[in-house]
Amino acid sequence: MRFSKLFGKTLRQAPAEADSISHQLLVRAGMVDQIATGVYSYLPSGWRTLRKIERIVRQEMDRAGGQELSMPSLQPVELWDLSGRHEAFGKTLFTFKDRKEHTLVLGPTHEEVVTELVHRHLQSYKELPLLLYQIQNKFRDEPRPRGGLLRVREFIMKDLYSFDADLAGLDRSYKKMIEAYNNIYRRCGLPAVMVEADSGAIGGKDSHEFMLIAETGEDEIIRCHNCGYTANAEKAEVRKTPSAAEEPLPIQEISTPGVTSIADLARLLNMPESKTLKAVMYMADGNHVLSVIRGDMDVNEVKLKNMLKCADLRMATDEDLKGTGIVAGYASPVGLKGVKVVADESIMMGNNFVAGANRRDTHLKNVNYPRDFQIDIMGDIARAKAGHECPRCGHVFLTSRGIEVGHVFKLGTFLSEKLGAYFLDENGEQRPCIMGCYGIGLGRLLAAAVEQNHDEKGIIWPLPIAPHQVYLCPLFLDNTEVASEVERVYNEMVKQGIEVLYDDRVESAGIKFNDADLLGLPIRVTVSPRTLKSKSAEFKLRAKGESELVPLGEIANRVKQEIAAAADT
RNA sequence: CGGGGCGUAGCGCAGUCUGGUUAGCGCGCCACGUUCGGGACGUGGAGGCCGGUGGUUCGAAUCCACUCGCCCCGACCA
Repeated sequence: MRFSKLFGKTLRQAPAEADSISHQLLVRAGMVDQIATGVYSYLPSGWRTLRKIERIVRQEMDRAGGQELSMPSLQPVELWDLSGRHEAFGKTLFTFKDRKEHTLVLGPTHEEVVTELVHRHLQSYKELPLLLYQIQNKFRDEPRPRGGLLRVREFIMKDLYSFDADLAGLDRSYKKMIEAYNNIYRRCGLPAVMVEADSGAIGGKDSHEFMLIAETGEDEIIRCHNCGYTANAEKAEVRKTPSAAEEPLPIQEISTPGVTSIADLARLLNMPESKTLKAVMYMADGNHVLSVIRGDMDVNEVKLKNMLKCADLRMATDEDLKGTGIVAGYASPVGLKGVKVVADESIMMGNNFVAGANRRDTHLKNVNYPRDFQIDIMGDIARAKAGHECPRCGHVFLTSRGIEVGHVFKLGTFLSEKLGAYFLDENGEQRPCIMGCYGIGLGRLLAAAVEQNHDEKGIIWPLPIAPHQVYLCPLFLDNTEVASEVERVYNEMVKQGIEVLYDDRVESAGIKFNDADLLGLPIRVTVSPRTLKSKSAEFKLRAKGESELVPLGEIANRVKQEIAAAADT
């Protein structure tokens, strides 16, 4: 490819609306273009990278026994009513009416369609396990697209759906996919960390996410470096250590003017935060719910939501608090009536707590459960943090940030039952398929790759997914010797099947080198009067500082050697 | 949906508060010339419905109303 003919120019400055680093660099490198909020075109070099990722994904899906198919993006809304997910998805679902006033959905995912498909075509257990996948555009009217390609409304996704006869089969399919996913990320040069994840209200038992570690990631990952336990902070278990037990003392009011936070309270009373109780009011599907947890921990809203089995959960506003008897900053379950109370187990690990008094500027000392207040539900609603102890081995947790680049679920049978994906087993009995689903957002993976692999000059592509492998960079192209030698090198590389971007512009060294760094192609080969003095070209890796001179006759082989080395990892 | 910000040339911006010739600047683009191993320079050019609609006014990029779009924070994101 000749640079002068490549559609998609490099930009010195990123558009003002590009905020995330990957968005800025992908736009500046001429790889993507935004047409509306969360809607992007892939320009030729961006599309090349996307297709390289896609190819690796496809190969691994096929290798794991997947069969590729294509399913419609236009889906009848009835399918979504049947599965019950029309409501669950809510406004995220793009819907519209056709000319006959019939409502259609732009598919945000294809579980419904694939289950319907299986319903019609699957008959016997002998056809199981069945692994079907597609690589297609999906549509979600996200409340807030953001971060360039990281969260968009139209995106290319690989989704595989597994159908098994029994739970053991599902486990096998699930394991196979995890293996395939690890292969994919490794082959892309983007090693991802698998973490335990929340499966959401509709998910089944197990769920794992694959995270690309990056400073800018929006997910927090909990890691134990001792036993290897890793989980999304939303999901992570927490070991709660009991504080020393004391004789319960009589409850006592104390004056705490202006003290509305746990930190201030602990400081004022000169006691650890674990001696306090934290109470936070939420609205769950419109109903008041008071959460109570020991003061040294925070409420994990995902866990709380799962426990309440509610569709909508948000923190209560001052308006919501009116008439409940709760006073913001001094909230407490003590003496509270008519409000559902959910508590974390940690409130049983300790006693003589300081809690709010539901009165301004007042707290209560020596509050003990269950002596002083009652609760409706007890469970784990704590959010894991760095410094907490690992529930498996007791080692101290570390945290890092990551970008979710894959998600696998064990779905179970709720969809196959609703949509009728049954089969006949050995005994002639009708049973629902046990399903799993396994997704990778290709565009997000591409963006995450940039988010993770860049420097102040530009992108640093891992070789397997770089749009081109080589940036061929002649200097002083108006010099006839340079022109003829570089042309020869270019033709030789093309002949050898090397993917080379040939910068055939008559531009200064600075411009070319800066564009080379911005585009981030893994190998840069420079030909100039200087290198030609020793009948050589300069060979340099984007990821490394040093360069070497390689004789012109050997440069193509040197490049091939490098490519082969990257393919082995 | 709540809060904040922004729409002027392909990109980055000034001009708007305080209305008044032909709407500017840098980068990029085109032509010619001199340079050039880390974003050189000269000369000459092309490029604008000042997001849209309606109003106020002798006169609107500028004031008012409505509207559309984009970005950020939050809510949300099976």
